[in-house]
Amino acid sequence: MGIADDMRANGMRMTVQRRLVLDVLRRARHHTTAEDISRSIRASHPQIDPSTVYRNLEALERLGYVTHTHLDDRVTRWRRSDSPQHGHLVCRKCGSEEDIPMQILEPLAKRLRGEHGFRADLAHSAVVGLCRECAS
Amino acid sequence: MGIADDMRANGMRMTVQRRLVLDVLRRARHHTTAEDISRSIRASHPQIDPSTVYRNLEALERLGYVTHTHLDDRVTRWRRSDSPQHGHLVCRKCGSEEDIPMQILEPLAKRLRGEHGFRADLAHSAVVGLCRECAS
DNA sequence: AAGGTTATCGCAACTGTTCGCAATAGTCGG
DNA sequence: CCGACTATTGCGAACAGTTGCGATAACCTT
Repeated sequence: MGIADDMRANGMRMTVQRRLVLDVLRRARHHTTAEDISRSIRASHPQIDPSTVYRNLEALERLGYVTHTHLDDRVTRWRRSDSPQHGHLVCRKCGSEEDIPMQILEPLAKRLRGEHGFRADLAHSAVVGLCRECAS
Repeated sequence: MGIADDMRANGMRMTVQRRLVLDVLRRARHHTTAEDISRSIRASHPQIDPSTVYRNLEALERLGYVTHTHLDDRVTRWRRSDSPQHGHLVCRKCGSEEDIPMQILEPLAKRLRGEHGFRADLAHSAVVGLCRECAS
């Protein structure tokens, strides 16, 4: 069962606009912003409105096809959910970002679950701080 | 040496507007948004523009008097730096937030420092996930 | 293949935040 | 205390992102 069928099974429709959003995300290697996606789509389909892209990212997230992460301050970054999970270190000073394996974050997740009953999604937000270069 | 003198020593000026921002933050028990601060100030000083509040929060942060945290998705929250540090758990579903002692986050900070040379500021961003109630 | 239902769209208006600029007002030296 | 210097302000416009709404088109049924 493809994405389209899955969406229909959930009362949603597979539209040109949605297909385009998924296409852009498939081609994108890293986390992308909604604005990037919108710009990329508008290059070939100028009539497609940014608001449609924003709404579709949310819709696709509800079905679990994409997820978002808050890397640094206020920008939301999107990626397809089938790419491997990982954590993020973002340098407050130089803005560089580094991916880290989820296993480093596991002990914290386990502890939060045990002591607070909280199921942390540690891939969802980044850890802010100073990278090796900027700290020295 | 008070805040005012410290600011002057850094080539900045202590203005009515800045004093008001600090006052609001002193009275606020928890993390506050720039909009809240602005609204609160405008109640008694309607001529003070929101942009001034935004600029002053940044200026005061540069000197280390206030810090900001990104609790849930897109809102920036501010507090005075002299209030005690703590981590944050934010529920993605019900929006509730819980403060946790920094020591829970310490092991992760230590590991990121050792293995990646990264000095994490774990009070700066929240951990997103599902709270006990929403997870069950 | 055609028609009805309604999820989705494009648009325009709106929110919260940032920016450029001329006017204002803290600060400092005399 | 006064005048000069310039950081800071208020304003208006710009900005990214969101929302309401009437029009459109994807889907289902026949």
